[in-house]
Amino acid sequence: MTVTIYDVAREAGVSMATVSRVVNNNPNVKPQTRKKVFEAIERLGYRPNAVARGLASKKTTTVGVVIPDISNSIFSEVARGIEDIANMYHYNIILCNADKRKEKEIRVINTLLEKQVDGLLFMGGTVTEEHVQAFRTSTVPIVLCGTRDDKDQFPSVDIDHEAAAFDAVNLLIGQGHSKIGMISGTLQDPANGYSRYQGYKKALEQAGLSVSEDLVRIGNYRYESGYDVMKYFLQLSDRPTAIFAATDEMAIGAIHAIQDEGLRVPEDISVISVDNIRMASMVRPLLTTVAQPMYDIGAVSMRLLTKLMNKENVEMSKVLLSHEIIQRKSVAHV
Amino acid sequence: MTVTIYDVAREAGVSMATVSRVVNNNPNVKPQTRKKVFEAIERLGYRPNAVARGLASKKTTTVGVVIPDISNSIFSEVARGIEDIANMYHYNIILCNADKRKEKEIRVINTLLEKQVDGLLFMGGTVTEEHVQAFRTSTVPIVLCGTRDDKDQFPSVDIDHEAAAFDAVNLLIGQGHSKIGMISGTLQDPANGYSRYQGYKKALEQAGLSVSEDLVRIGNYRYESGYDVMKYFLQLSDRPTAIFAATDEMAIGAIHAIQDEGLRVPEDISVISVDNIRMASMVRPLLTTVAQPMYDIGAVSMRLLTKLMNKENVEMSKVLLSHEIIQRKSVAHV
DNA sequence: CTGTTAGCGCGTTCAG
DNA sequence: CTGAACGCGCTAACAG
Repeated sequence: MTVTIYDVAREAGVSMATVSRVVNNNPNVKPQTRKKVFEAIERLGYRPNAVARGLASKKTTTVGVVIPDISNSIFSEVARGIEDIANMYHYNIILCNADKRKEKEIRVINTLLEKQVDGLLFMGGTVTEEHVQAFRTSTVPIVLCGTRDDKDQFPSVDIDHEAAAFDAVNLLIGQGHSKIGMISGTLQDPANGYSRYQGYKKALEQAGLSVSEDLVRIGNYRYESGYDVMKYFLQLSDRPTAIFAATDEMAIGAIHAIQDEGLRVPEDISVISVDNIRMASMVRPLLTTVAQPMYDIGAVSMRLLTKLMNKENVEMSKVLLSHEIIQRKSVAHV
Repeated sequence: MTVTIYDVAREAGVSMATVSRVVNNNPNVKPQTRKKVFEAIERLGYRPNAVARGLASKKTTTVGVVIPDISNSIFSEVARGIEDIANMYHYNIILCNADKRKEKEIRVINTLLEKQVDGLLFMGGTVTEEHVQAFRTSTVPIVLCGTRDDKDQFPSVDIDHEAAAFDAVNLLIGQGHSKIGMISGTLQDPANGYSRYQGYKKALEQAGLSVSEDLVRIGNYRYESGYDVMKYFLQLSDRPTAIFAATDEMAIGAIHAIQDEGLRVPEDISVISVDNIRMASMVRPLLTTVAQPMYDIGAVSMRLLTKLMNKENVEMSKVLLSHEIIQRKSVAHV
């Protein structure tokens, strides 16, 4: 049924070692022999068995990528960066979605490891103690991509979320706003949640503004929660004149809540956030936001992983990429 | 370095066959022995090697999914359906992005096949002769998911794109519109392009309306092209009162083009499309659209694939799922 | 430049 | 209920 390297060898009148050589582009084969082998391969429709190859060589030339939520466009942009670099170094990548559920993340990490990937990229998500446990059992390198572990034990590529949030809020302050509400992610999440909240607080404090508990509400990163939280802010007697949302999606939800109330952005209320997903330039008004270099996060982490897999020693295994304010149309002077 | 089934056997004082049995849940093991083995596994931190297992058993319990464009939210919704069913049947799925490029699709199909997946799901994308060639070389079942090949040679799960488009345009006609522009995908694409265009034409013809070449323009499915095409329509002296876009993204682009021009949707111009992506309910006005059951497309095609992999004989290997008009706020009476 | 020979880690008969 | 032995398809020395 399935044609093996052995069949090809017989068909071409050479040994299987020779076939293996031509399949693997080993230069030590006479052009003529090479040609014979290729013809036999063609004739038989031979397709190398990557599983057998993986077992014999103890390398699969594939890296596993765990993606916390495939429907989140941030991750697809990061994935794009990962892919491009992976292809460049001739690695296949296999994406595994974890559906935002921790147990599934752990499970996926383990299957990937069982499948003998040569390296692992862990995207997004919070890194808990259980994750660390799973990572520890790995014999192949792992890099965190768009996240970090709190003890910084693992190689990682990310932005400085606190600084990004700080810059966003600071821009609001620069525009004269002093009553700034925040739509935060869960404070349990060190990156998108806690750090961005810290940045918010720090900006206010540095400007001598008070931070009021009433003005920060927790969302779940999604549009709907941004919408709902904004509705809450709007019915406050002393409502904010500007909103900092932890993610673009929540910011867009907030904008629509404001508009649905008959108010205008940015004339009545300014909105800013961080991420710069594609949708940020697909709304009215165009969303002002702090861009994280998603493609680069993916690309740099994949590059780092190739070095690690290659056992090169890397000087910087924890890299922070820089962010950038994208001024569009959702922020105005108070 | 790596601990094998053999190490576990020695540690537990049994043979490797026994270890294999407990790992694979074979009932023919005395509970006591089973316990010993589990303890040894625990102690040694043994992790089964899926590659070796795959070679020995000739099954990998994984199915490959080629996803044409990871940044397109339609596909992520379909993937979700695939995953749920795959998990239910204890298959792992590995996603491979093809970046909307045909050669990459072919390449990815081949790597997946080399990796000895037990089945293949081909999502979206046009099925060309080259695809058919690649599929033919496969010894494992393949199902097309959200697309079909023109000769209907392969099992597939999709909606009736022509009927969906027909219904959308018909709704416009029912609202009194007679000058209906279409923002189409490329007519080369049998599903989202050609079929949806045919549905548009058929609806007009059935209503006794003339179809004018000036009123159909080709976009590339994305927001920007919807925006640009709409700009073109707007400067027409005799501009349309309603727009049918082949995808939600283009429809949203069109809406913004209209609004940027100082006009209103739906009061001045109505807009409808087909897909019902998440973003359709994240714009103002909310987008009226024909929903394709994306989750179900994924789920049903995965279910079909499991049957095929299991060599059950299936009666219906080409299934068409039904669509549904979602009336929201972007269509009004003329 | 080419062939021979061992495994890679595991599932699976077949005996016992 | 358990163990011995073979082989899955291929790579990697080692000879020649």
